[in-house]
Amino acid sequence: MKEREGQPVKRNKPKYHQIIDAAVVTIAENGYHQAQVAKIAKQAGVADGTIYLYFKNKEDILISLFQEKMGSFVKKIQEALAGKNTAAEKLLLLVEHHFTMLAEDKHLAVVTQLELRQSNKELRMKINEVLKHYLQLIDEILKEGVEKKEFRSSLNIQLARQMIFGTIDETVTTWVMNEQKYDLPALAPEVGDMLLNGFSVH
Amino acid sequence: MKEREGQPVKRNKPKYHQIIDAAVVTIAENGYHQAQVAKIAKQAGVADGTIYLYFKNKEDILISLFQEKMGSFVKKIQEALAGKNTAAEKLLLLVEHHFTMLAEDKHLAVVTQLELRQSNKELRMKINEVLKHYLQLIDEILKEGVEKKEFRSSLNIQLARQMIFGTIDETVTTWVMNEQKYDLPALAPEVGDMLLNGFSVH
Amino acid sequence: MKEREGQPVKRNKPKYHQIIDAAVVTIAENGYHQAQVAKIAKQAGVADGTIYLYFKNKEDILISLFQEKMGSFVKKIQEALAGKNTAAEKLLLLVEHHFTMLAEDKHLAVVTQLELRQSNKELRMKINEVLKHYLQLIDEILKEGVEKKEFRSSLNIQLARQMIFGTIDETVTTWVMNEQKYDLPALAPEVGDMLLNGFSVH
Amino acid sequence: MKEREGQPVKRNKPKYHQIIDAAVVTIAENGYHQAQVAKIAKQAGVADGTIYLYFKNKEDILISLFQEKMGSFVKKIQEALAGKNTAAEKLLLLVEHHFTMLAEDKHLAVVTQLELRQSNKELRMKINEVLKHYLQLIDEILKEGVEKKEFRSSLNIQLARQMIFGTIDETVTTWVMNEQKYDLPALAPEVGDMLLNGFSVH
DNA sequence: AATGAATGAGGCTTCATTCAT
DNA sequence: GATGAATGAAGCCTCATTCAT
Repeated sequence: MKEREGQPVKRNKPKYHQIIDAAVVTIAENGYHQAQVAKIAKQAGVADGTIYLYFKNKEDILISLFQEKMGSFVKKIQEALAGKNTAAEKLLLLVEHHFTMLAEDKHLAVVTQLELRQSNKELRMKINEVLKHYLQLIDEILKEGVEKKEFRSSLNIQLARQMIFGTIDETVTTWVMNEQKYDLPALAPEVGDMLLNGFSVH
Repeated sequence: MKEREGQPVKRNKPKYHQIIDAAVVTIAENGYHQAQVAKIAKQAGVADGTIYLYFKNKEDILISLFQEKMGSFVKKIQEALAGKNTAAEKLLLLVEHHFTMLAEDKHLAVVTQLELRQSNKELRMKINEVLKHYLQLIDEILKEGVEKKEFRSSLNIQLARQMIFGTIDETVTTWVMNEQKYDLPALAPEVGDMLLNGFSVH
Repeated sequence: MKEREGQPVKRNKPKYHQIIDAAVVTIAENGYHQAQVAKIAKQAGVADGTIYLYFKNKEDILISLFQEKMGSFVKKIQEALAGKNTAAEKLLLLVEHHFTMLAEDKHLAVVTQLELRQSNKELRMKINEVLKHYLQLIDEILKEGVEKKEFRSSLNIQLARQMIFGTIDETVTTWVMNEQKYDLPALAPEVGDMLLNGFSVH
Repeated sequence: MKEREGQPVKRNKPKYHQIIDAAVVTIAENGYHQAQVAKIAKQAGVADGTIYLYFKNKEDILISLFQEKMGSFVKKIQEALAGKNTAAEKLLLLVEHHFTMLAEDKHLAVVTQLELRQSNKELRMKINEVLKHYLQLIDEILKEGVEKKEFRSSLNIQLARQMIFGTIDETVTTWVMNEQKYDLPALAPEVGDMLLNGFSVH
């Protein structure tokens, strides 16, 4: 990946990840609007000014946070999907992994489902750019399902993707808002099932 | 309905709605964080201080906005559902009305789908209180469908509701983020269909 | 007394005193900075606008309040002094009456000792104008005492007056700040005695 | 002395005193209610925000101002009293120093006698806390005088202290309100004398 | 590379006063 | 005379970012 001019590769240096992880914790524990740069710096164990050696500005921290986390998110799901043959299997696995990964990092769940949504429209647009890779992954599964005639040929891919993502997202958000007090991954089969029924030939 | 003490009934006075409508326009055109009270007042054609004769504070404007709009939203849908017999018909109608009503008020669509979500957690919690009535409406349709054996008896009502709301919400948000350039209500039958398939006996 | 132009005589109308008394209660119960015109109007049982039929502005209420109360204060003391012959007797009586009158109107005590002092310098200057009549009364007693050789001839009248007023004022203020929980008038003889010793021939 | 958490020791840094001194000048020249934080910052030659690196809020500036000034006030008087043997001598010295120190800092005199009294009740209560040390100093002199039989054994310490403080305070205030146009310290012997007579055996 | 003290723009809300009825 | 809805000016404080060390 080409780097923007004047934006040296910092991704390798340990403090880069140190600051991103500090941002996740700080936002999760204090809320988006109470996560000041100074607080993130303190949590990361660096000086305020040091932040700006690794990130252009505060928004850059949040975008990078989302990129890093969502990147490994997509990567892990892609790896898991590798061995599966049917689109149905893949969809079920995607739901399961999505739920499991957020259930395993509750701080991150709070940040992505509740806190980061308080950011302004511009930042959210950029976050959506990152999300596109995930949505494309879903689209591929759907197209495969149609090709293999697992799903009906008339399926509107865009709508189906919105249904999948909307359902997953709403389910996770509800779980987070209920203070994560029930077993989210356990819901995966049922959610996957309802989605698949919606797409199947009938 | 009894009013809280010190909070006189202003709902009938014209300026109450004048200010709420001004808030919708102002937020839609400037964004949540750029919708200062002074701007809303100017848009409403009143003095800054007048706002505070009708609303406790800025947050109160936003909550009231959501209550008023969502209230009439739920009411209209309830009226539309009255003549329908099957849960399937009702669900289709709900999706259709939801899409139509937001398509008819594009300012409101921007405000509810993008801008109001930037509010802080506390305000969003209050907004969720208002949303509950809508979610209960969905639950009732689902329960009726199960009772009438339109939907499978094993249906998890909570999950199904999250699927319906998540799908609708994501679909509208995508439409708004694409600058509302396609026909949202036209998608209703297909969305409704996919949802119904997910719930049907099979 | 001649009235200022455009300032008609309202002193006779009942609402004039009604508003002043409401101001005393409102300030005593809410504090100077929380005694808004609207609150005073409510306490007086009149509309906000009505206040301005009787007073030029808010400051005018407070000055009038002080004038009215201090006026009757001075008058009552003058009456009490009438029958007395020695300056010493008069001074003791003055202290006693001062204490007694404030002990009898605890609202007024709070207002004059604590709340009204928060007013701005300009208002306090005007209040001092009113106070001058009281200070002149003290001066007269002192001069009489010197003339009758009760007090030493070298007495600095101004200083002695400051000592009398400062002592009385500080004593009342301390009593108010201690929530008026001891018997203020009971202290009068001792206070008067200490003052008299300070002035006596020796 | 242990510092409260989150309230680091700023007392040593030069800007702390720079801001306090700027507050004295600003308040003296503009009046309490016209002494905005922005004006104090400008007078101190720092940015508005810098104020908040040294003080919690505006009220904290005023309390600190009073603490610092009154602190050194009490300290200097204590030092001056050290060499004196009789309570009478000490009392005279206290009056003299009180007058002299305020005569030497006319800005401070305006601030303590006129402007700071306009602060709200809460702030005045905190100021009174600081004043207590000064009043205790007076009490000690009075007790010593009683023990050494310089003053009469029946002396009511509290009343005597109120007389001393009330007299001094009123004398200074009158001097300030007369625009400091006569020699305040010159009055000290006479004031001290009158007070002592009030307490003496007779 | 790292620090952290300093900067300064920006907005919600209160409340004395007015004036049409 | 009486009302009370409407007005609009004015200030404290936060916090992302910079830059001298």
